Amino acid sequence: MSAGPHLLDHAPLFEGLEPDALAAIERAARVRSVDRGACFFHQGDPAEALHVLVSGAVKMTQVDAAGHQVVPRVIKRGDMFGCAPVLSRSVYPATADALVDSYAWIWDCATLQRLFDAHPALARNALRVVGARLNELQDRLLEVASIRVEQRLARTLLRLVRQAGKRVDEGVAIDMPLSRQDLAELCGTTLFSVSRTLSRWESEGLVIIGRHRVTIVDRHGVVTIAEDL
Amino acid sequence: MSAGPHLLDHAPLFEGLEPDALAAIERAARVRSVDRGACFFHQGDPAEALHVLVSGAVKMTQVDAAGHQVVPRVIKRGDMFGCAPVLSRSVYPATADALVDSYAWIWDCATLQRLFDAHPALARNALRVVGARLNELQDRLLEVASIRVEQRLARTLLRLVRQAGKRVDEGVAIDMPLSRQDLAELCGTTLFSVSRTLSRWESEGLVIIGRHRVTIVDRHGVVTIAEDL
DNA sequence: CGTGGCCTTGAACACTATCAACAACTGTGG
DNA sequence: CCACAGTTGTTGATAGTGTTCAAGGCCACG
Repeated sequence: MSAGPHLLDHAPLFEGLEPDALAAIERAARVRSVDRGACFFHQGDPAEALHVLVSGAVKMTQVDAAGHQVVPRVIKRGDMFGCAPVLSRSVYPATADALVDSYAWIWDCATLQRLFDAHPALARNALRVVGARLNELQDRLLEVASIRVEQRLARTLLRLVRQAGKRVDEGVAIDMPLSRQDLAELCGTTLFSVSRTLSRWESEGLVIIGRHRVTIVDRHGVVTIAEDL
Repeated sequence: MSAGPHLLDHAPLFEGLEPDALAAIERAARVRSVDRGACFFHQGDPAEALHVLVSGAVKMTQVDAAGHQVVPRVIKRGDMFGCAPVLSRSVYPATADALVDSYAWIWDCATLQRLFDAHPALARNALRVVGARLNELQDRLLEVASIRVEQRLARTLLRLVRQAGKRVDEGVAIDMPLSRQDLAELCGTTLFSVSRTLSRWESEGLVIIGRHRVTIVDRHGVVTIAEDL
């Protein structure tokens, strides 16, 4: 669980910076740890800091006036979250709940401002990162708007595996305790549909399911569904 | 249809810049006009320039491998589009079709680079702009994932009116020739559902519909539907 | 005018949400 | 170690929403 400059260097925001810049950035970081079930910040809180997850897992959730929820994304080691300060936004647009005990580096607004001024390359990186996120969101919009639940769920699982896959004996497990409800909110459907679909897939030998746990056994089979082949 | 510095000053990317900076930016712009039905660029084309629409109307569309389409947004006078170069993306993620004869200012990558270097405030603006776009997309994701077609359509119309509303005798018209199909792709449904819903609303006196045209008569009524009151 | 594109409407059907009841598991405290 | 409460997950029945397909009308433009 080393959290040296390697982690920072791999965080896209800090990619390709000079070693001394990275060192300065690391020195400027503060740390914050949050127990399972607690949260780093709530939707609507004033945006105070940029976060990079060092260990653990975090679920972002967004809720509308009527109480409907979505999970725009989940966060693993090395991922940035709480980017609002970088984007000059005054409040966090989503809530960040720790799925397991988690530990993050954070930089408050003032510090961030200073770093941006001192290292102009940061701004370029920030734009790249945000651009990527934008693309990701556009893809999900296209997905939710135009394909069926089963296919969406398959794609969601593949995304999760890519992001947080862990090799185990039976295949690749998603190394994050996600409930059926969480999965449903990740792919824009109900927990019932998720439960049903996963049960069927398990009986077909595509996956193994457990409480807060999904393991992909036949990845190719899941890809076939995701791509509608 | 003056297109002086005022337009640039109102484009969020150039907001708050010094007058001489604005003048330099304007001098660096090239122009491009595109006839109705033609397009500025296609999804997948190499990202060559940032655009700001000076006159006309543009529809962005994104298509997936299976041919499903969505319209992430429409563009009116003063709006930026084709931001890919700003985000260091190599290709445009969507197609920009002119709904009517349109005219835009454009800045190619090299020029943009030069402007960014010369005017550091541009980078901050760019991040703000992209942050806003990100929020907008997250909202739409929440919307598509969790609310019904009728309500989505109401919200879509209200958004369009806010962006491109034109006062007319009967109410507020959407000043842009959008087909039922376009509307469907804007709110993630089918042209049939849009047609049906609009017909019903017309019979209830909420809107007046025409070919490529929607006029909101009872805005409050539409808001009622949009907010599910 | 005639042709093609756009729009409307009806009917059937597929999908998925909703609801209810229950089963399985986790963690807690006796 | 067991009992219990609370949470999480499963499954069936049902109904509603929205898509799909087909047929026809309307409008704009050449």
